[in-house]
Amino acid sequence: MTSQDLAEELVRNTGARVTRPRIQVLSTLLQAQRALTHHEIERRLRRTRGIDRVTIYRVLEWLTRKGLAHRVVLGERSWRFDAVIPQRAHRHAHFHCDHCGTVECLEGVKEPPKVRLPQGYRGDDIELTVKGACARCAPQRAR
Amino acid sequence: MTSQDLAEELVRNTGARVTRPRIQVLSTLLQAQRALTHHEIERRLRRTRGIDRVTIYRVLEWLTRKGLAHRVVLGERSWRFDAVIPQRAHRHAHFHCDHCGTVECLEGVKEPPKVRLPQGYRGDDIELTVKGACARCAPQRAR
DNA sequence: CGCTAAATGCAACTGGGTTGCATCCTCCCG
DNA sequence: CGGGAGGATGCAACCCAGTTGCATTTAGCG
Repeated sequence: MTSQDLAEELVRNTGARVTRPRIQVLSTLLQAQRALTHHEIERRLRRTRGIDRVTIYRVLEWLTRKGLAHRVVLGERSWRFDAVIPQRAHRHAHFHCDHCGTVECLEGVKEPPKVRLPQGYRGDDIELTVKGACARCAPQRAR
Repeated sequence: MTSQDLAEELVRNTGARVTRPRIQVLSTLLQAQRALTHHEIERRLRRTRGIDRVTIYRVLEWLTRKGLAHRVVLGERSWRFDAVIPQRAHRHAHFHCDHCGTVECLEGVKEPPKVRLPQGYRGDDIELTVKGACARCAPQRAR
C-alpha cells in the first residue's frame, strides 16, 4: 500500500472531506518518517503539485486536531509535524541535533516518568525532547 | 539579599561586563519564580526603566549561553526563560496550561528516563514538558 | 445533476525575533 | 585617577513563520 493510499484511507476514516491537499500533506508526512517543518513540506509538495502555503498550515492544524499528526515543538523558530497512524500510535520522544537541526523520532523510550502534579492539576500530554548531536555531527564538534 | 544583588553577583561571576540591562533582566527572572516570555519581561522592565526590546533579546541569549537562564520551549509562538542559580541548579520539568497559557516549573521530578540513543549520538539535554490544565482552569474545562 | 457547506487560494497582515550600524559605557592599564 | 579600546546598548529597518478575511472552488449529499 502506498503512502498515498494510506493517507487517503486515514483521511476518509475521519468522516470529513477527502481533498487533495489533505492527502498530499499527510502522504508527505508518512513518507518522511521524521518530523518536518512547514517549509520542508512545502518544498516537497512544490515539486509535484502547487498547494497554497496557507492551505498547508490549515491542513496541518486539521490533521493535528484529528490526531493524524503530532505537532513537535523544539527550540527552533518553526514547528514540526509528524504523521501518527492511529493503530500503530505509540508514545515516542524526539531527538534534536543542535548542530544540523534535523529531528528524528526516538524509539525504545520507556514510559515517561510519572511527574507529580500539584493538587487540582490535570496532565493531558507529555513531551520529551532530547537535544544533542547526531551521529553525523557528533564527531566534528567536541561540544 | 535582594534579587537585584543576587543578579549582580551572578553576572559578575561570569567574568563578563556588569551592565544595567543584564542585572535588571536577570533580577526580573529571579523574582518571577516561573518562566517568562520576552513580552512579560519587557512589561515588567518598562515600569521601572526603559531597556530596549533588542537588548532584552540579546541579554536573554547571553544569559542562556552563560547558563544563568534556561530557554523553555512550549507550543506557543514565543519562548520563555527562567533563571538558573548555578549552585542550586536542579533538573526540573515544566507545566504548561493549555487553557490560560501560564507556565510553571514542576518540582519533584525523578531523574528523567534513560532514553536509548542510536549509535554515535550524543545527548546533551533533555526537555520534559507536561501539558494540561492548571488548578484554576481544570474545573471549568472538562477537556 | 444541482445545492450547500466545507475547503481552498490569494493577498494582506501580525508579531516575535534578528541584523546593521552608530553611539555609549565598562573596566583595564598606565 | 584619567584615557582608550572594544564589548554592550539603542535605534531603525528588516525577516519570516504563522494568521486572517474574503472570494472562489469543490466534495458529497439528496
